[in-house]
Amino acid sequence: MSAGRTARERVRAELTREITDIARRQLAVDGAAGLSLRAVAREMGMVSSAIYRYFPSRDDLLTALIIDGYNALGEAVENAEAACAPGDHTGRWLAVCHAVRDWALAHPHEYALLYGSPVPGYKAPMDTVAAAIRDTVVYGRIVSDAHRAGVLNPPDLCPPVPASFGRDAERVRGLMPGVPDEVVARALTAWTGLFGWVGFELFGQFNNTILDPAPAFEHAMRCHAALLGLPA
Amino acid sequence: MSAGRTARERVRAELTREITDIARRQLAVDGAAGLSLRAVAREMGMVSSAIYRYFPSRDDLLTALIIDGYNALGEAVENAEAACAPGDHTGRWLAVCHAVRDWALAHPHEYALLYGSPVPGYKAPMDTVAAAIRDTVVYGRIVSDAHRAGVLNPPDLCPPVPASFGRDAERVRGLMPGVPDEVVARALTAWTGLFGWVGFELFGQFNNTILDPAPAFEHAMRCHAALLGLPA
DNA sequence: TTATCGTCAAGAGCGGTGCTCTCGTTCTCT
DNA sequence: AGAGAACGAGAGCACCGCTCTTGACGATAA
Repeated sequence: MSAGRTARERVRAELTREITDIARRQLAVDGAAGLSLRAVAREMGMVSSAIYRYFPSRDDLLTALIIDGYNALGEAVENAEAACAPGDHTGRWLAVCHAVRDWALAHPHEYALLYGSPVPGYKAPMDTVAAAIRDTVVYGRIVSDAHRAGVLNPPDLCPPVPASFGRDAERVRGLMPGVPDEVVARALTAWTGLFGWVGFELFGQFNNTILDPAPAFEHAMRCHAALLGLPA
Repeated sequence: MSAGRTARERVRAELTREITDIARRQLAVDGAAGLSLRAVAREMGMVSSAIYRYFPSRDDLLTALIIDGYNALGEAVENAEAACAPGDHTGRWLAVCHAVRDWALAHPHEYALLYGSPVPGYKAPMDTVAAAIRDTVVYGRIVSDAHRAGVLNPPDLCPPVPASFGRDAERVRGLMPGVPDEVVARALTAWTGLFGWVGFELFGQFNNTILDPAPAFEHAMRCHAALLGLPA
């Protein structure tokens, strides 16, 4: 961000960027487990120990990549949603769904890093949280907007939410203000359904049964929208 | 399975079992990436190279663990479903959901191995498929039974399934015979919704917002059942 | 201008990994 | 009884993350 006052600071920022770029490329090829500081250094024409001047450990480099990934996904979601008519809540939801799926398909290893199995022994630092919820913030705004506009009519299908859900719903409401518990519960269902589908598709869980996933995905997301109460 | 005719075959089967047992214990502690052939050998009082007499590579050992995991999960699901009244299709679905979630919470690293990010460079051999779909077979039978019993009434909420979905639906119908395309589509939505929720919960995606996930999970799975058309 | 102090790349080295090869031994089958 | 397969042990290769030391360079203060 900062322009870098001294020459030393500028070259340091430049090298840091180069490291993360190469690391991201390695990540895309070999996955998280294949990320090697030595290989990054080799590709930069450096000695491996020099990398540690910029990232104190492999996990710190991984953290940087994770934050970058969350931000890239969040930005893709934000852009997709911003291109929709504000009143078209269903369209905004579908845009978010497609943005998530498209980004995941374009960056499978990075998506796996964000939403797949956590890297063993890796504890996500607090810095990641802000970036991690960018997509969720967009989603919460859509639900909240639809509710406020009065177009959210959840069909009378689900059982009443358990009373014990109230405290959790209150926390989720931080992202979708004003929404009643019933809608919060269904919003969670739809959100996990989106990432569940993408995970299945990306991680090969469909096992060659779904060969044309795009239309099936679209349909599934429209089902979730309907259950949530968004207009068709 | 085979009793092992010669002494050598018996000790070989015994040692193979001991290797997978120790490996599974390491997996539970450190995750897939922490699984080390050398550590297994050390714990067995063997030399690392001896392990290769039993598993030609680390990936083969991992495959054995994956198959075991699929079978353990599949068995848990089968047992849970078998304990239900055959006519209680909704109860059978909920039993499957809880069995999956409970098993996942009890064996997080193994679940991550099955449904998390695929291990980079690891290509699941064909042997895994039979074990991998045990839970799905149970699920398909529930949907098929409910449809055949005439109790499946999908609410008129979702858009019509796209025509292009027909070929994929036909393949899925191998697991749920006789079920129309509309139901197949919703069955996929519910199934991915189940694993999406479990993944979110297990991999920390809820980020300390859902502190009491059990009732919320139950509610979400009932919503999926309703969208699928199962009776309340 | 000079001296100092912090930053840097380089190199050696530690303990770990998966995996391969060779070597004697031991068991099994003919 | 002998051939041959299976076995455990050991050395070794190339790689990994990470640490420590060394010597050079550049920014800054006297």
